[in-house]
Amino acid sequence: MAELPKTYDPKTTEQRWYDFWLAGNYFHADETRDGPTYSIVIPPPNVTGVLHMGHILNNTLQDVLARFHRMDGKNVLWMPGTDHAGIATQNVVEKQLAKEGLSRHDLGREQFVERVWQWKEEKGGVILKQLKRLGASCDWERERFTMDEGLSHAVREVFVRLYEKGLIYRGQRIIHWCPRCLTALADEEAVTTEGGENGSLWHIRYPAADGGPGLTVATTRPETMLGDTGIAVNPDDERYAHLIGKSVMLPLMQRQIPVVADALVDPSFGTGAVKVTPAHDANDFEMGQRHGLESMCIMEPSGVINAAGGIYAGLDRFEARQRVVADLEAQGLLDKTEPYRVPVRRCYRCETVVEPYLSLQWFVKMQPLAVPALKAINDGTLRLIPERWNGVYLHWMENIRDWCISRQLWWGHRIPVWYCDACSHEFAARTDPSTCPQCGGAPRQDPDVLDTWFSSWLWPFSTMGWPQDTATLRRFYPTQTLVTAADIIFFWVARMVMAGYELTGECPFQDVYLNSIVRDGQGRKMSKSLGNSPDPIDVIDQYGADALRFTVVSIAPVGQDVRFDLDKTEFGRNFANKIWNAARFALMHLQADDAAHGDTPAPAVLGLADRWILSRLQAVIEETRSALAAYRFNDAASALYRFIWGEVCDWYLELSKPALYGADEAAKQAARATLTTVLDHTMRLLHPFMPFLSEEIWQVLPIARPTATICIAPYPHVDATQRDADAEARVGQLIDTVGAIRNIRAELGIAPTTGLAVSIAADGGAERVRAIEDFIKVLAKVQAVELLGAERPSGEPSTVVPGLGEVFVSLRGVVDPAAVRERLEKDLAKAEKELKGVDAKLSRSDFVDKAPVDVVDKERAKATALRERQAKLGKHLDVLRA
RNA sequence: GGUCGCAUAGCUCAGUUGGUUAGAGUGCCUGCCUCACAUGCAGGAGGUCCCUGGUUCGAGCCCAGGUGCGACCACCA
Repeated sequence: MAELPKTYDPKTTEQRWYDFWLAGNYFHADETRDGPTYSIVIPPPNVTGVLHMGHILNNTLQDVLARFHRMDGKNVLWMPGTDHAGIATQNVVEKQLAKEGLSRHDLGREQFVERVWQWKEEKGGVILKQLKRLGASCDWERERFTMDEGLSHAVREVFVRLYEKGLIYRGQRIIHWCPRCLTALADEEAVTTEGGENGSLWHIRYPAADGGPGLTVATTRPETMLGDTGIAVNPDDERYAHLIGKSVMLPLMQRQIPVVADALVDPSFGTGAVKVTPAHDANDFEMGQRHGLESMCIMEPSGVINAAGGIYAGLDRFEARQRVVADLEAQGLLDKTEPYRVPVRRCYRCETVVEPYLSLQWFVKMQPLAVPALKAINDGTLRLIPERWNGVYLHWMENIRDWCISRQLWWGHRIPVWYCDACSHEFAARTDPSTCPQCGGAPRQDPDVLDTWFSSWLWPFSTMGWPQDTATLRRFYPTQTLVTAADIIFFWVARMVMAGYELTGECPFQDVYLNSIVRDGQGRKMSKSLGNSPDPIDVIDQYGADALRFTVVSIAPVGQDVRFDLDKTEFGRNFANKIWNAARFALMHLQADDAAHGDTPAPAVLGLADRWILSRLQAVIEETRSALAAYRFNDAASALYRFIWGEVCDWYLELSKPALYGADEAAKQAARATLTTVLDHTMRLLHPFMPFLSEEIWQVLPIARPTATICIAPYPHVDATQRDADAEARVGQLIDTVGAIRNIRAELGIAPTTGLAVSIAADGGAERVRAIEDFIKVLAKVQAVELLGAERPSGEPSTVVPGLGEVFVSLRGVVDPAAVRERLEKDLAKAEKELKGVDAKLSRSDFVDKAPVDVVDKERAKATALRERQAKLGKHLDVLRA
């Protein structure tokens, strides 16, 4: 048969097979094909993105599912694409412009957007090319982009519908504002630093307007006092009761501001009095509304104090903070400064400290949308895996807040709302209007764009052609599974569920598998700034895609974070090589005409080892299938690993050698057929995990291949008729016996070349021993196996194999007596210790009385056996000592 | 402040419904280039299953409390 190189070289195979798969169009989902479907949409990576380890895990899992279901006969759609990533992409192009000494304003909006598109065409979407290296079996013909024509159409349709339904509105609110990106952010985009950041709590005295002592407030952002329009105290706080309704003097600004009573104020915090700055704090804004306090904006969008800030105008917010504190101190109004952990929010894109800022923005009213999304999780229509994420989802959904969707950017879907200056009419439109529908005047479009997630939340159906009623939607929507990381449950998963119900009336997916977060060896999250994320493409170059895939799947348990070190890939690489060599071995022995016997050999002609491995094969098929059905990817991988390495390679290949090298043609034929079947099935089982290697080997097997590629070959089903308990028991005994003999040999330091003789007291029947005799000789390097009758050697058996009998290893004068004594003493000590434990257990009446009979009986039998063994060992030792 | 997760061999982690002697990979020690594979083969050492208490005949597993680490949420100025 074919000659294969000694070491598996992924480089020469991966590209070749990937091209072959694409050429054969095997990843294409066909709307016109009947039968069950399975669909999954990729979490669209940012178009600016570069593959990192998180993507590797996420996409490998998706590919495992896609390939498994494809082989299992489903019509599979794995929808690929990228996200336009508003801020991220705009940042990239702005940086590029900066190198040329330009800002986006130099170009103007239209030209800038043009420039971004140009960047996207030239440099964007690298990550999709990288996914192909990984082996991702996406339907690439369908690649989507959140700003392509169809998706933009969907976005606009959704906006207009929700606008008309009153679910989208514009309002003055305190939002999170990034002074660097110069845009509003959603709550989820303003991230809190863990445990707060180092700051101070400044205690500032506000004298009473009538010159009295006034009160002291505590603040972490003293510069905002420039915009204070009130002071609030708790209504029940007796310390300040006399000041409620009065005024105090705002230091530095010399304005009188009222003292109001509001239950929001916690009397136990700070001084129990709080400055109210409605334009720069969400709580203060609410209090301002309740008490009719003016909102005074003191800051430019860039974070620079504006004219309202008096002498501080023109200073950056942090400079202003220092100046304000210094001036207060100089005036003796700073009572104290204490170090304090301040909760700070930062822009999720550029990490600039975000400013709570009063501005006019667009919002989605979320509460009505949350109703069906809550129901879905409660009634089981939607499953999160692992389930414990339900709590996170529910908590967010139940406390949902309106979603700020407008962004002051240029790159994105422009808000389809027009204003007519002539008649003050505001309207949303599906197509760009040239005139105001009310007065015929010239309307102008809102300058803002929509949050990137406003297109992402439509992804499962917009990618399939919604709002048109397409064949794709009818066939493949809703999808079955979504695989994503838990950190975007709010950003994406929850919102997709809401959009799905609102716009299509259905939950967009059944199962959401939340994959592990990949951390580095020290448990840190992998990130670009830490430089601790190995470039997966380098890993693939070095170890191969299959090795990386298998490693990552193996170490990622359900719902647990995973630590990844580059070295770990050796695990997968070694496994790939092991499989490769097993195939080499097989192909040395297989003949082209074995194809005729390629499938399921007839049991009658099979040897014990053949029947055993075919039975074990059924067990691993069962295990792999049930693990995959439950999204226990690592269990499936480890079942395959244990079977292939621990059973096929360690035992079956060795057990098959006597037949393969022997003269018995029937046995040889049976072994070849078995080998072929096992490899064929194993490669198919393995294909979702190691697509390239499995294809490479499968293609050279001498079998009648039902399909041109393993990608669409049937995933193995359990064949119950191949289960063989008898063979499993017998080979189990064989393995025990061989293990025991090897152990003795190694411990007594007997060279591999030294012949041993083994005597077996065949309590289990002489026939049992004879069936495995030849195997023992080969595997344990034994010269002779003797069958004992009633006559047994006087000494202790070397081991007892359940169901077989006592095994005596005769050492024939090659033994060092001291070594034997040492071994026996060790065994004796072990037996004594164990017996002590069992006796203690049996002496307790509660155990004997209450435990199930079989458990007690087992313990009793054990005690008896141990006692016998102890006696024998002791006797044997006495002889040896004498 | 709230919610959730984790703690098992030197390291990284499995351990499904409570039941013989708690496993794997890797590292370490010993012996092997044995005709598929040294990216390998055979054998071995190594564990107070975080602590305390409880339930049970029996707990790595269930319950309570504690300690340590981590994640998420929150309107403590």
